[in-house]
Amino acid sequence: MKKYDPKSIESKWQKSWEKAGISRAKGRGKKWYSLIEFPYPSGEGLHVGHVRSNTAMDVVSRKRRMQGYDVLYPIGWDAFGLPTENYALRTGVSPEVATKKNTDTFRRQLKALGFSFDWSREVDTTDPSYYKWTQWMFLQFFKKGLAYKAAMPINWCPKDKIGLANEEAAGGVCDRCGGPVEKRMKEQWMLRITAYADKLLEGLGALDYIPQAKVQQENWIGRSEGAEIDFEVKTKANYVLLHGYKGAPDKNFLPWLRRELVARGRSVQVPALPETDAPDILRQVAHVEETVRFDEQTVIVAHSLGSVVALKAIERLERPIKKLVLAAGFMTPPSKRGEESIRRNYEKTFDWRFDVEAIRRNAGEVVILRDTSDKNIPAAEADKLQTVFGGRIVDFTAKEPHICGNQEPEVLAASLDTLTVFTTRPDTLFGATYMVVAPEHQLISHLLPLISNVREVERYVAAAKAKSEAERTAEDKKKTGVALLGVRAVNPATGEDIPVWVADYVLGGYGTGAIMAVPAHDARDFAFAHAYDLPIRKVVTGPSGDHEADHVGGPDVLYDGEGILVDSGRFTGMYSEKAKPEIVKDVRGRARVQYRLRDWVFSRQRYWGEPIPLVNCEKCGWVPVPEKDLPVTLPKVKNYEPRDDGQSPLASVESWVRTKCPTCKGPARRETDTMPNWAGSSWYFLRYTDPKNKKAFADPKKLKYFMPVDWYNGGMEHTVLHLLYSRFWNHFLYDIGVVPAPEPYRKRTSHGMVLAEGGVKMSKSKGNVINPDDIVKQYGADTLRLYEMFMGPFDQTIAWDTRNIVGVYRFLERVWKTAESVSARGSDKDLEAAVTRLVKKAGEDIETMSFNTALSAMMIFINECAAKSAVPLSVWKRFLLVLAPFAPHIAEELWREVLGNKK
RNA sequence: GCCGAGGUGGUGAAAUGGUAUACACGAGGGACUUAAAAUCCCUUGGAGGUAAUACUCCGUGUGGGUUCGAUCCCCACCCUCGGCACCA
Repeated sequence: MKKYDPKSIESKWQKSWEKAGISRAKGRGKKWYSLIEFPYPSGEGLHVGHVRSNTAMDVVSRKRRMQGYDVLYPIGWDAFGLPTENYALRTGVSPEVATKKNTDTFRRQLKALGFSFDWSREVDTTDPSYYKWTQWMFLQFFKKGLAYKAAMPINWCPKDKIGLANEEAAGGVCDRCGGPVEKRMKEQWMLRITAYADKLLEGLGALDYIPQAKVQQENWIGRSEGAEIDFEVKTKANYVLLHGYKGAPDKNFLPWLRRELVARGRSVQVPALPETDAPDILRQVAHVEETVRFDEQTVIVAHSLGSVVALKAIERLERPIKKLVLAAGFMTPPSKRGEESIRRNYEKTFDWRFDVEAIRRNAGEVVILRDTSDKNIPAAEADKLQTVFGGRIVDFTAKEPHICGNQEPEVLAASLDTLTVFTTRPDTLFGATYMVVAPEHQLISHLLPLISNVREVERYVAAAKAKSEAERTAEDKKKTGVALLGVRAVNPATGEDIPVWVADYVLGGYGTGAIMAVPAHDARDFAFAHAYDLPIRKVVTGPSGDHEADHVGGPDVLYDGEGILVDSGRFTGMYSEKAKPEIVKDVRGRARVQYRLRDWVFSRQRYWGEPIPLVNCEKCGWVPVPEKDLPVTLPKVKNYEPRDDGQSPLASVESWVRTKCPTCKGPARRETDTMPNWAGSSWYFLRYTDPKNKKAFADPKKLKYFMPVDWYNGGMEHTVLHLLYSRFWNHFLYDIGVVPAPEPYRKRTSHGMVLAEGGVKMSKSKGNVINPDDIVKQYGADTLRLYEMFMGPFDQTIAWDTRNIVGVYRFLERVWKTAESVSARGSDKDLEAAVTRLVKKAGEDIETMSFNTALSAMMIFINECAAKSAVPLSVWKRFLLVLAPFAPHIAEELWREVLGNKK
């Protein structure tokens, strides 16, 4: 027999398998779907890390075929992405051309390793016939209101000039270039993944994912149960605007007035009046009475129907308010006797008689605004109002409303009514000794003129906003903040006045952006209170109710566990768990679930991605491109550089941008943002089931047969982002009825990374990249496959060690040699027992991904054979079947050429 | 800080309550060869010890515990890696 020569046998069998179509999924029988993460075809070529996970799933797939399953083990290219675009920038080679070249290399390399992919189902995310359906799916999100555009403080990488998803900017560092990330306001398309937070969390339960993947997804979703509690903020006045009936012509006046007042730091309250076709005035009055605080600081500006509501409410007060401002001209004045009805449709449903005496008594200072620009309103109306209610008349014009503004300086102190916080510990409410708002909180700008230390506050807020998120959290977690002097809040449980601070340890993007601080029972508040000498009040103690006995210390020691309430009014003595809902109820809070998960920033200002298939029309707004016009293909461009204004290079292709509105046929402009990399990879596993379909992304029958994926192996680095996105995507498609099950992957495992020798990352610049081609050339594909399975536990990161390759190569040589001592006659009890053990051991090890021990079992078996003079044929055949999934070429050669089997 | 995984020869690592270090690499010695490579055989945790490859003791991060028996189970601690990180 010849020497073992992998080169001569491997390509022979690869061609033979391809010709016989052994790895094609048939679409009938007992199905099995093995999936690996489809590679990004980089210019570097195949990484030995790809080989590790592809071999593992190849072993599983080959085993399943031997067990009689119809196996789908597909491959494709996740080919959109920055490296290709950057390559285009550097060299001018178009991304299409570069992608073609790279996928050709990958395909050749993968085929040389003998992976049993179903090559007839190859997909490519950059192929218009593929991204047509990515765009189609985006439109489904859009139509269901799950895609929306919002001005967001986004993570902006100044180096790459690109907006990043939160996930890509983790730790304040750009996922791509490693540089710092800053914040920028930018209109972005968003996908409402938060609407699926609960489903994505619940769905995890029944799945066979490695525990780490589940935990990481749970943490990322970050569900917490708590309550929203309102704190009253005490300031000097209360400024209330009451608008008119929904169609009333106050569109300009009140919104303007509101803006003006807010801009000056006045707090404005606009109670939402119920809008019914036949306005129920009394209900509206009741609503106002419930939501407005009427006291000597209150100023009411009322307009149209709001005037009626205001007068009715004032009529019933016991104490006067500060001031009533009535906008005249929209209300027929009552008669001198004050008992006449008001015109039009109101009179049938409501008794319009007013107690003028009571109103004069309670209204405080009365101001009547007269709109001199409205010819429809007789100037006399204001006079009549004045006759009835007294006060003075101020002329203004709705076209120049600033006149009114100028008339108003005396009304200037105001109050924002409530500051709402989210807390998971309402049981500690009695210990809330101060409040903190995030630097972004609108309360600050609203109240700024009322704050005595304006400059200090402004400086702090500006500094906080200028910092990146990383800088804010990096600084040793040292807490900083500034008190809003002149602003106080009321603890709804104790009725006590407490100070309000601004501090950047409170995040603007989570909960309500404001907290109640309970320094005795929260580590962060504790640290802050110590830094600024704020009062610390202990209201929860350990389970025995005694600080000392429970080792939770005195009032100056942090205890952030739950326990028995102390100094908490009628809740004293209650356990935290019981007290939580009762306290929430007592202060009219609302139970609330919060998620850490944020919506998915789906826009990229880049060239090499799927164009977002929407058109902006001046008349119709954002309009989807009709399905028959999909795909919206990428136009050819000369320059791939993102524009300095942050827009995608597509924005410079005027002929492409300019289009017609699909709805009104008027002039319109295309969206120039493209989709992120995650889009195409969020559904590729569906396309594999029916990759050439032109009428749908896949035939429902084929989806039903192949889905879900039975076993999905991928990198640990994708267990949060890609896995969560694609699960979300699939859940959504399930909800609109186009995929058969909500969860796409039944089982998920992860492979460890393959590092270079010495345990560092492989990189071109370090010159330590192992090229699979070289290994195949020197030792053959079977040896590389075996080495990567044998190098260590599959889920563990491991450093490449070229010296160890010879071990598995020698093993294969010994296998080759052992074939010579196979004898058709005779039997051997020892070897029969040994091969039986091997079948069991290797079979089990494949299922648990213990490929290294499966191989060591084979080595032990071969060593046993070497000690014998002959190996019985029946034993040998069973061994070759075990070897075949791991080292298919040599196994096939020995099975067919040496033993003479036909199949 | 929180969550998760882990710590065993010179190296990659086996063993999940019952002979610790399987399998492989490396190293040392030997056979074959004019020689080298390749291949094959032997040795290879540490210390002591013998004529001997007998025998003795120690040994799975550290300290305790449970058990006839612990790398494995329990408690405390140290260290490494991964994830999250002021999420109220």
